[in-house]
Parts: sequence; structure tokens; C-alpha cells
Amino acid sequence: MIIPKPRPFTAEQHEFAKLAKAFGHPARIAIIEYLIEVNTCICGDIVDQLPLAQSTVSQHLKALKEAGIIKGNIEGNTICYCIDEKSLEKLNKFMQRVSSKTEDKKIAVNQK
Amino acid sequence: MIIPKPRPFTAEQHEFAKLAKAFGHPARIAIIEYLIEVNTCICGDIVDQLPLAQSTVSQHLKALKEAGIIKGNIEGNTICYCIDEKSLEKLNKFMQRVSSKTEDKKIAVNQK
DNA sequence: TTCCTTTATCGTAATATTGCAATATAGTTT
DNA sequence: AAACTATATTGCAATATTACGATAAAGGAA
Repeated sequence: MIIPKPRPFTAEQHEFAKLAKAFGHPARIAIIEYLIEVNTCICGDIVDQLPLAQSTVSQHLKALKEAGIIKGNIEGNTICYCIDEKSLEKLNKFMQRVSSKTEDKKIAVNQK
Repeated sequence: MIIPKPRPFTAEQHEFAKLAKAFGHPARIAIIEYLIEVNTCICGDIVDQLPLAQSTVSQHLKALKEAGIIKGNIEGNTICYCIDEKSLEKLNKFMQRVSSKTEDKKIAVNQK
């Protein structure tokens, strides 16, 4: 009897892993929180906010941009960063789905 | 004029980074989704579900356990894993807060 | 006891991440 | 043009992650 090989991970699993991974560092959480607070700001402001070198901050910004969590608009000399709401929405919905399902189970168990 | 050194990251930022990081790999997303689906299961079931070696799955389970996302109960020979709802709840609330704040901003901008 | 099953851990290799200083790039100002 | 500002990239070291096979540990079955 042949046991079917399990499928590799789904595109969805990869997608949410990528989004979550971008949140997986305190510096990037701090950047996201700051951007939410100020709505929009230039890169230099973020560098001033964090206890990290400019090059390191730039790397974290790149990671967030590649995950689709932030967007950067070039404005002359500077770059104006802001949150990409769509990705946050997506991750939020995923977390909600996951969290609500465990809630359902908990209720079901209690009603037994 | 002395510019104050920015504070290191907050405990909250570390906490959510740790939780998010645990979600930051498709295998771990798959494990979480499977555990939600079946509610509870022994470790071997998870190994069968994933295209990964037993030792690798064990590592991922350890990571999830250390992040507080799953719990493992020893039952004789086997270990019964399940989701720790509290941590999911926490991460969900965080994402909701973050996501709703960008929503607010969007509305505020539109009303200008 | 001996064998089997289940899970964790160890050792190791490959790769990725994090952080920084130094440098490059590109726009701005003078 | 030269000097300055803002950001990205490069090079590099330290560390972490991912994956696997081999092995250990601990319980159950024969």
C-alpha cells in the first residue's frame, strides 16, 4: 500500500509565513508602530527613532517593503514611507480566522 | 544640545516579534492550521502531515512551544499537542489594533 | 528482558539574518 | 561645477535557522 506523499506547503501558507516573518523582529515591529502613529514619514525619521545604524534600518525597511507591509514614495531627495493597509488587513484576517476557530473549539468542548 | 539616545525596543515589541516569528515559516503555519482543524493530536500525526523529516518537525514543534503557541501533554508513550489559545488571542488582538489604526487613518484622510 | 514505537536531541552542513562601517547613488544646494 | 543630504548597497563577521540522518530516551508490547 502506497502512502501518498504529503503536498508541499500551499501558496497561502507561504504568503502568511512571509507576512508574519516581517513582523518577526522588534525593530520591524517598532517601525510599523511608528509608521502607524505618524501615518507617513521620511526614512531619516525612522532612523532617528531606532537604536540602530542607518544601514541596518535601511535593511529592515527593505524587508518590510519586500513583504508588502510598507510602501516607499520617492519625493525628490527623500523617501516617504507608509503602511500598505492591504497587507495588514490580510494578515489581520488570517489571524482572526485562526483565532476564532480555536474559540469555536473551546466552546464546543465546554458544551460537551 | 544633546540628542537623547533612543530607547531599546519595548518588552511588548519583543513579545509580538517572538509570536510573529513563530508564524514565520510555512511548516509552522501548516502545523498550526492542522492543530486547529483536528483540535488535538499526537506528534506523529503532524509528522505524517508534513513533507519534512521527523527531526525537523520536532524542531518546529519546539519553536512553537517556546513561543507559547502550542502546548504538549505527555500521554504515556506519545505527546498530545494542541494550540494555546491565549497566545493566538494575544497576537490576534495586536494585529487587530495595528490594522484598525491604519483603518482609522484612512478614514481620517478621506474625510479631509 | 528484548524489541518496538514515539519523540527529542545531537552533530553537521547549507543558508539566512542581523548588524555595522564604508561606500555608492542620486537629488539638492551653493 | 563642488559640497551636502538622504538613502541604498556592499563587504564582512557573528549568529540563527533550516534540514537531515543518526542516536538517545522512555514507554509499551512480546
